[in-house]
Order: sequence, then C-alpha cells, then structure tokens
Amino acid sequence: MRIGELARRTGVSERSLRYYEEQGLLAPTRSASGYRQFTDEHVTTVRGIRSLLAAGLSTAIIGELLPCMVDTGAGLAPGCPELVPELERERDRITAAIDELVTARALLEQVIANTPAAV
Amino acid sequence: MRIGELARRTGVSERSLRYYEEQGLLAPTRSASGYRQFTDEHVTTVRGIRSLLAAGLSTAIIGELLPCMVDTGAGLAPGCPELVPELERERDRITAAIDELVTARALLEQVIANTPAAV
DNA sequence: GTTGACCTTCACGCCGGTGTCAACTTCTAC
DNA sequence: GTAGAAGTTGACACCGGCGTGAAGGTCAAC
Repeated sequence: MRIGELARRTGVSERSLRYYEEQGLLAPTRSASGYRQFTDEHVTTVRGIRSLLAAGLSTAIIGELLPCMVDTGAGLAPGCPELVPELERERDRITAAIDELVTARALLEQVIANTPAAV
Repeated sequence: MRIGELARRTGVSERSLRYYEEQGLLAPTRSASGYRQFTDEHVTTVRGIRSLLAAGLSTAIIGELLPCMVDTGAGLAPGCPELVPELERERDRITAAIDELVTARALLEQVIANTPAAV
C-alpha cells in the first residue's frame, strides 16, 4: 500500500510517516516511480512506534529496537542481547513515569473532589 | 530560603525555578537587594509543579491550577469550580497516558523476555 | 577585597511534528 | 488518449514548550 492508506489505517499523518522514515524507523520499498510501498507489517510497526514514542522512547532508541522486533503476527523474534540493559532502563523509566502519573492524577482527583460543586 | 537552598531541597535547578517564576508558577517575595525569598510551602509547591509537569500538564494550566491548591499541610482548599471540566479532561488524558505506558512496557518486557540470554 | 551565591537578559537547544510548494505519478471518466 | 483530479515526492523552514548557557553585574560573609 502507499503512504495515504497507511496513514488512514494507523491514524498517523503522512507527514509523520515520512518523518519516521527519515529517522530510520520505517524502510518502505519504492515503486519504479518513487512512491513508498508499505506492507501490512508496517501497520504493526507503526503502532509499535507510536506506543514506544508515547512511552517516551526517542526515535533513536526505537530505531535500534525495531530490528529486534520482527512482528510475526503475535510477537517478537530474535532479540538483540546487547540492547537488553538499555531496554531494562527504559522499562524502569516507564514504571517510574507511571508512578508519577498516578501521583499527579491523585492530586487532580483530590482537587476535583474538594471543589465545591458549583457556586 | 533563597533559590540555591530551594534547588537543593527540591532537586530542581535554579534555572528552572527562575523559569517557573517567569511562567507565573512561583511568586517568591524579594529581599531588599532583590534576592528571591522562598518558604517551606514553596518546596511543596515545586513538588506539585514537577508532578503535574511530569503528567504532561502545561505550565499555563498549572498556573491556573495552583491557586486552587493552597497546601495546608495535608491537602487542598477552596477550589475553582470553573476549572473542574478542564481538570477532568486532564485526568482522563493522564489515565490514557498510563494505559499507553503500560502497553509500551509490556512490549518492552516481551522483547526482553524473548531475547536469548547472551550469545 | 575576594569569593561564592545571586541577579537580569538574550539567545539557543532539543525533538517530535507540521506547513507549504512545485513537480511528478496514478487513477477516473469520457 | 486525453484531461483533470487525487495522490505522492523531496526540500526547506518553522513551531511549541521545557528548559539551558553564558555574559556581565550586584550582594554579602569572611
């Protein structure tokens, strides 16, 4: 499929998809005329990218990580052992981020709850 | 206390503390010679700011929110009813962000788990 | 009177993402 | 087979928002 369809199927703008390619996160083939050609797997890849970006991973790290995530439908494949320590750091960072979010949400809840309904 | 001590006690750089003041999040008094004077309450305030920033709230929103959070030791005070809808939106956004983080973490865990220990 | 903490100001960095544009390709309809 | 619409391309610049860097000066404690 071409970029427009991938954009529709992932909800990611064409512009961002080109940006991801520029950052080395996507490597579509090209048609004779230069159009990017994506496969169904790229849909999965893009979802993974969004998820990891949302988790605060940089495009650089995601770029290292993706080759270790051959998306065979369900899951992941080979694995790059040398990346594990970094991934563990990221995982711990994410856990810390979750804690912070929970704390902040509790703070907001408290403010909301203590607010006299209307005035 | 002056800015250096507040920085030490909160772990936030002096530079950022000045930035927060610039954004209207902190309103220290000033000594005759112009030094910022912070109180113990400011320590609490700065922690709240960091928590909310970490949760993705903008300094602008935090600036609106802070006056509704007179930190009387335990908790919060008056409340600004007109802010509630926005706070609820933010709360929901935070909840969504937590979900995304959990998803991303699971993704990482999966990669880590599937990685052949060493090679 | 030197040293370290603090002051203001202006500019810059990062980074994911967007705006825009002319030129090209592909599709649709006749 | 041709016109026009729709889709795509690369390139360059720019944005928002949370900061940070550095210059050049003031203040206070010893």
